[in-house]
Amino acid sequence: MADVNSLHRLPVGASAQFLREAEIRRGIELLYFGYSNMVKGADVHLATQGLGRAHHRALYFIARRPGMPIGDLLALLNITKQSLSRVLGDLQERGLVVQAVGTRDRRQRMLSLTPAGATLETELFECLRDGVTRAYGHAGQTAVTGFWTVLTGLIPPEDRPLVEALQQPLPARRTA
Amino acid sequence: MADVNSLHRLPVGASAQFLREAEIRRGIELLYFGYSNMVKGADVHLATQGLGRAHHRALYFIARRPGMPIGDLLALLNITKQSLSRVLGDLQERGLVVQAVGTRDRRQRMLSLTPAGATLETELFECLRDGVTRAYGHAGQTAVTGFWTVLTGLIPPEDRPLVEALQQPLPARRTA
DNA sequence: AATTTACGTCAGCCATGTTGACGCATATGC
DNA sequence: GCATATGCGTCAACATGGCTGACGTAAATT
Repeated sequence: MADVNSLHRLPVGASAQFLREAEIRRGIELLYFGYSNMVKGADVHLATQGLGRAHHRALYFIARRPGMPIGDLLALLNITKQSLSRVLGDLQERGLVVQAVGTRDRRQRMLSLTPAGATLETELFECLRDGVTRAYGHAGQTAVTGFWTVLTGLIPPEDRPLVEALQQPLPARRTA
Repeated sequence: MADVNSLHRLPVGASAQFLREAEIRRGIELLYFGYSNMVKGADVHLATQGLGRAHHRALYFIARRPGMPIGDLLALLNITKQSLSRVLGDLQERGLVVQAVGTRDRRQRMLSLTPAGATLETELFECLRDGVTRAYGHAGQTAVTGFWTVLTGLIPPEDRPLVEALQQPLPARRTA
């Protein structure tokens, strides 16, 4: 390989290759640092409650799809049921999450947040929200759309329905 | 709060609020799933070598900034020196990384990859690259730029120089 | 000469993932 | 109706990769 500083001496193909590598590394790095920084604030808040990031993930998805059965949550988190059971046990002990027997299928356990759980989830969401809102605001709508497009492209097509299902509107609920 | 299904009945402010929350949750979720999927392939390859994600991160940054001292790597990884020392120990045992006494400051330990380390890092990079290349390709250049912009916005301004320094061209090296 | 800095190291702990095995209640298919 | 499959719970053991605290040593700085 030629000197990295002598791009003008590289054949066109190699130059394009080099630029592509730089752009890919940039994406990898920004994704890593962006994700790390996004969750940093939530981690601090979680620590004050004696909880960790794993608890947050469960809390987050249960908030997002109340009534979700265990199996669906396992599919989203992509961990073993043994790992999840420890996390859910902690959350139930603390009165943040409750289970109900499934209506359609009585083997299922439908998960939902208690009011205390919903409160904590909201606080944690706000930790993430502040950073994301700032980033969206400075970047503008076009950039945000591109951000979504690239990230969606990183998800294998067969897994996309799972993620997109999270964005469907929830069935009507009454909170008043 | 009104029924989520009846947006037309919401006051304008509440509607905008709701849309903003949906967009933020979408970003959070895509960032989580996008990152998870990006590193999935590399994790498999690492496992065949008896290494983990932590080893990959060290390897990655050393490849990116050869000659980087320990302290700089610590700042990038944001972990304790005790954690890093376990990881670096593994990598040195396996002959993937070497240290050299600093030239300007003899207290520093400059890290670099051995040829075997560089080979492994290249293989791991290719695992990530395939997914990122596909995502970039389907999304297009405008989307990629937006992707970078939003992610950069997630990084606190005071930390950005650290990340941007990674993207500076390397000092000339001879590999021929 | 005193202090600070960059790094190494020992020891123990915690969070969160893993595998494997087994049990029970319910749903489903023949 | 009975066999089988599915959804979930649980016990036990282990791996990875973080953490804190304490202490040491060489080299740079003041």
